Amino acid sequence: MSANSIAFHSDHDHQHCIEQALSSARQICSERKQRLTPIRELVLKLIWQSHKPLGAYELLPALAEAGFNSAPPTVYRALEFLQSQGLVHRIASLNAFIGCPSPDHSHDGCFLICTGCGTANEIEAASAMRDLQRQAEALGFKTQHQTIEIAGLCPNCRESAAE
Amino acid sequence: MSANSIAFHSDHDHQHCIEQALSSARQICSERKQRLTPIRELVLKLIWQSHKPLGAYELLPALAEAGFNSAPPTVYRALEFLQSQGLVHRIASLNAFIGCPSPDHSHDGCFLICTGCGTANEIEAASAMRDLQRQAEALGFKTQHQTIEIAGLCPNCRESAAE
DNA sequence: GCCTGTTGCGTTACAATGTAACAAATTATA
DNA sequence: TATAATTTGTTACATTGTAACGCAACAGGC
Repeated sequence: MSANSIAFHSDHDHQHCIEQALSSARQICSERKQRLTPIRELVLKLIWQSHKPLGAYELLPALAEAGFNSAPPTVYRALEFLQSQGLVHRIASLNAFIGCPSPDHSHDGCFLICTGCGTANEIEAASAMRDLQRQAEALGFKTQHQTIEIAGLCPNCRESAAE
Repeated sequence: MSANSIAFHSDHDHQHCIEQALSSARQICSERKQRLTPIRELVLKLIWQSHKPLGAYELLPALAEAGFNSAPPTVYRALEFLQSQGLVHRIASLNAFIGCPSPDHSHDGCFLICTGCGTANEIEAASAMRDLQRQAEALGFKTQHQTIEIAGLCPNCRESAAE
């Protein structure tokens, strides 16, 4: 079962997703000799527990509950680290963060964000990027990184809206 | 001369660009029976005068200079109107706004944003979007609008960086 | 022209998001 | 264990974006 095929299906074993993401993160950080500290791991877990992208300030109360300091810099630093390791992505159009389902290899992602329920899913944008890269290159523009986000209605909300 | 071919060329007659954009905006608003008020027109002009996308708060001083009220709601309202008419686009990754070179017809745009000098240019993303749409549709996702932004180095800054 | 409903604007106050700077604590490594 | 590097705590603030309400300007019908 690929990551994409579970998109927008709320009936999968999400607890399993979370554990797998955390386990994978631990392994990746270990391999790279990076420290997945308790705060960083907690932030990653909180993000994975939510199907909706989470804003930085939505994470703060949970950090406080877990006994950590909960000032903004704490969570922003954790997020910065997680991003640097490709474990989470920032969704610019939402000012929010979501877990990356494939942090082990670099890739061009695109987010499908439901304007109904707020859930987001990452799909592969390699082919679309090739197209854009070609145009950019023709203009002499050298790509560093990209932001591709699509807002719309997920299957569930589409159905609800049609009723 | 297409809009794209002038991308990243600083030696074009930008004054002409601005005047054309304003004239086009006036016509579009007139056709749609929308009111391009002095504030709205000034905001549009200020945005076009800058090659870099402008933040809302960067517009405020110029509004004050022109004798207008310059509280945030004023500029945000103008920007909202201009966006609704497709005259400006918001660049999510920068929290900034840029003029649209082809506001007369709907289109899928992609922004090439230079991390060196901050300039941005819009290119066509129709073909890339077709690709992403196909994937989205396969998942039952109905697209409403998209955000496609590429950060990188423009030809000028690329050259400077290579020195 | 003049009324009237609608739209746009002025104003205040505040909410939400993000960072700079420095001190204290923790960890890795010699 | 000493030392350097990294991580975290803490304070204070910068930036970005909105809600709410009253007044002003405008368009359209009479």
